[in-house]
Amino acid sequence: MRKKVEENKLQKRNALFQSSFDLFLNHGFGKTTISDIVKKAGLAKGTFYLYFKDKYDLRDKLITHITSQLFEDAHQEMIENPQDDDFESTVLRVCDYFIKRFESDPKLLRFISKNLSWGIFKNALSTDVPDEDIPFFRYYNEQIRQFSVHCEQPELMLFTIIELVGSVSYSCILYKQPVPMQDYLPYLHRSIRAILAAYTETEYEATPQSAKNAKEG
Amino acid sequence: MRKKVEENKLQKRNALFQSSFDLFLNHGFGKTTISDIVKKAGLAKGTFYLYFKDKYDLRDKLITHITSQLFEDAHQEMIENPQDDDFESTVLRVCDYFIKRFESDPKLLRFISKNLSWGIFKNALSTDVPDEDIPFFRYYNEQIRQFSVHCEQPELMLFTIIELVGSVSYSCILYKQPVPMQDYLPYLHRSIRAILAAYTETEYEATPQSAKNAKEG
Amino acid sequence: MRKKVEENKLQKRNALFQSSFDLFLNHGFGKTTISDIVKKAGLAKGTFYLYFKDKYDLRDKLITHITSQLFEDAHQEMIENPQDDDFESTVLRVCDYFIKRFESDPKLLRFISKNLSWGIFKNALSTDVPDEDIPFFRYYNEQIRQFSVHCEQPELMLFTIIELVGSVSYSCILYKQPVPMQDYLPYLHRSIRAILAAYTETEYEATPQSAKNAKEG
Amino acid sequence: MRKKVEENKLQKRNALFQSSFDLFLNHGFGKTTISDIVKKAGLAKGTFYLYFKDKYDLRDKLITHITSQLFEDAHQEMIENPQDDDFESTVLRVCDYFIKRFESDPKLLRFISKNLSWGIFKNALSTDVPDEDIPFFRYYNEQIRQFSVHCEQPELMLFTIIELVGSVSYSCILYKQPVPMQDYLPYLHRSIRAILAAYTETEYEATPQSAKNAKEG
DNA sequence: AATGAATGAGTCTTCATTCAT
DNA sequence: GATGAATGAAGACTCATTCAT
Repeated sequence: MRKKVEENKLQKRNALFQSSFDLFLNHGFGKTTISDIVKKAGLAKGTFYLYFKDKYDLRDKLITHITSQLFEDAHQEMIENPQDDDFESTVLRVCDYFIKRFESDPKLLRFISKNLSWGIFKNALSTDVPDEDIPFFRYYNEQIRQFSVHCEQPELMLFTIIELVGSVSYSCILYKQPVPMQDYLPYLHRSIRAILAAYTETEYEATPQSAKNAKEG
Repeated sequence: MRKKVEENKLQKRNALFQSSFDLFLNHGFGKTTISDIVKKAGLAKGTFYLYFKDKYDLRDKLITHITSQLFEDAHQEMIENPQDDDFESTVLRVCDYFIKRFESDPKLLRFISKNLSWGIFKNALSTDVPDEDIPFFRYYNEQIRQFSVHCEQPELMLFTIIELVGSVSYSCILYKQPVPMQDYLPYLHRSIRAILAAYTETEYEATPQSAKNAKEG
Repeated sequence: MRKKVEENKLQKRNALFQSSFDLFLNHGFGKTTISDIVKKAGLAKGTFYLYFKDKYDLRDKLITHITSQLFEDAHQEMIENPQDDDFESTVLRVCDYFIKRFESDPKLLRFISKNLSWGIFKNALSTDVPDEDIPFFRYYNEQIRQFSVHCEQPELMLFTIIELVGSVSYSCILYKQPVPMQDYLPYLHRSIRAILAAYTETEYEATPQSAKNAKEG
Repeated sequence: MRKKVEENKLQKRNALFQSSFDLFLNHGFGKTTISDIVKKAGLAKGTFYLYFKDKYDLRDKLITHITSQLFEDAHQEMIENPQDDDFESTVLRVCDYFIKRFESDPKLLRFISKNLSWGIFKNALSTDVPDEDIPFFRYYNEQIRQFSVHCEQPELMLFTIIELVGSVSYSCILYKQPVPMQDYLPYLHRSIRAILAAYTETEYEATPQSAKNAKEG
């Protein structure tokens, strides 16, 4: 009996996630009211406050939810189509998967926008879940190992690529600036390859001058 | 007499820009009211509507204003310290300038955030001002020429680098994720150099497969 | 023209006072909403907040307003009917005036209730207005002088009597406990006379034992 | 078994009394919610309604509870320290006891405030309990008898004194107006003595004029 | 008897916008 | 052009009360 109640609660929480997601995407966060959310979810106003502190709380939890969903989708995509024979191809295919998703759902892109950011994403998850429990990261690390990629900072490499992909997608997909994504894609691939190469060059050493430049600007 | 009136108007407009800038930075756009803005500017509420349609109109114009200011500052910095002897150094120095500004003013970073995006930026300016009139771009193109850089898509190259810098700054400076900016900087420099190299490799050809991957995902 | 605006504002403020007074009396403070108040005053909801911070602010200002009104009414009553030939009669007549008002308007009594308290009353007025500017007190002091009353602590004497009258009125008028006011009145008069006598006995000295009792209880 | 259930119920009722008392004192009646009360009492929300009709019902029963407790405490104090040799001293000592309690617990004073009023107090008790069952009153009447006090209206005398003490305590202790209680105390004692004398003067007659004044005011 | 999730009417409060002066 | 009082729609949030378990 107790179990039924818990199930019921989870169901309501998910209904709120679902309805707010739709509304945020279609009308934006600012123009979505709690009234709208609960109405769409088929719940009473007060019920909202049993599950979330306020709209901001809901949003933050939703971003985490959606973002990890997206990464998991990418992960699934990869294991369902294990067609690659080198690391570079794998990385490019993941990037292309993100771009495909963004192109088919520009609202999603706008919503998670700069929230595809490592900051929010890792921050949000890190409290509850160790990295190893996020399948996408486990998968990434496995690929590194499997293909014997020599990389001192695999996380920074991934971070760099993801930030680049997210950021240029925003501009090229939503605003077609400076060019539409399809036109930009070959150049993006080229940049990604260059970044991969840069992080896996064995002879690399941090150049002290770089840091100096930044400080003395 | 006519002139005095015009000056007066400009002064009010700037007062509104200034006060809203401060308020947006410190309290965020959503929490800043028109009341706040006019009070800080020392004007009456009704006056606001003589200069801007609404808060959104003000914001859009302000972003343009601030962003071009930032680019101009970078430009000034460059011509005042013409110390570089190659193109790569020049580009890195510009990037470092942006990062320095962001580090000394994280609120500014948060505000323009993904507005350092080409989309908003170029879009906003393009209506009034042709590229050639933006000194920063003129400077950039001059540098390309001066250092005889072979690059088929100089604008895409710049776009790529700026998006990367803006995006990783957001994460590394505001959230120190995955690492603080000072730790990330050497790797960022490496990535930028790699991108520069990728765009200036003469033998490059767009790989049709890349586009294919993205489409078939 | 400017004057007209000010008049208009005062009018609105008074309308809010009036309507809230009626509603507080008839439905109680807790059950009166701001909606009710502005509706009765014929104003818009937002207008309320131009004049008062919230319902509590309105109440505090209203209590001061009403209480001083009541004292002024008593004062007027006295000067319009200057029939007394000694101080005691004057004091009793003032007390009787308060009681008459309370009996004819029990809601008023309940509202100012223990707010006829010196604390709230003096506190509220003292910031803006020195004692001498409250006609009732000036009148009281004049009577003291005129009838050559020998009293070291005229203010404490007045305080004692007013507290007693307010407090017993509450019980005898609103609850008819322990007896209705008309039955209690002769005894109240007797007590008041006794207090007057106690404060004007010239031979009096503070008894150290009294304070000792209270401390050692 | 039946007994255990009854004990359990009493325990819950008392828990609700205790937690609501604390909350009313510290946050006021209006700002205390039923949620707060049950949480502090460690009970479920629905349980509240098994014991009280609503918050008002709880408050009324609590006031009675607290007030009679206070009187009983005074009573205990008196019989534990039977040091007085006349009636006046006994009365003053009771008053001083109340004041001492109020000074050590101003929140208590504020809470029962004008609820030390005969109205609420007698009213509340009278339904269930005849006067004779309230030990304090029995004690009072015994003292009257024991010291052979000649007083036609001992209850009105007590009422008068208690109202005066409660009312001036409110002002002098909570607001230190017009003077702090310690400064006022000698004068309060003087007034109480005067009232005692007024009620026990054998030659007294009600003055018909007094009532007349009040009516014709 | 006890629970606590759910409800939704009810309130406060904000703020963009208007318009008479 | 400039003002700022007034508006009232809109939205966030609370909380007493119910009721299925």
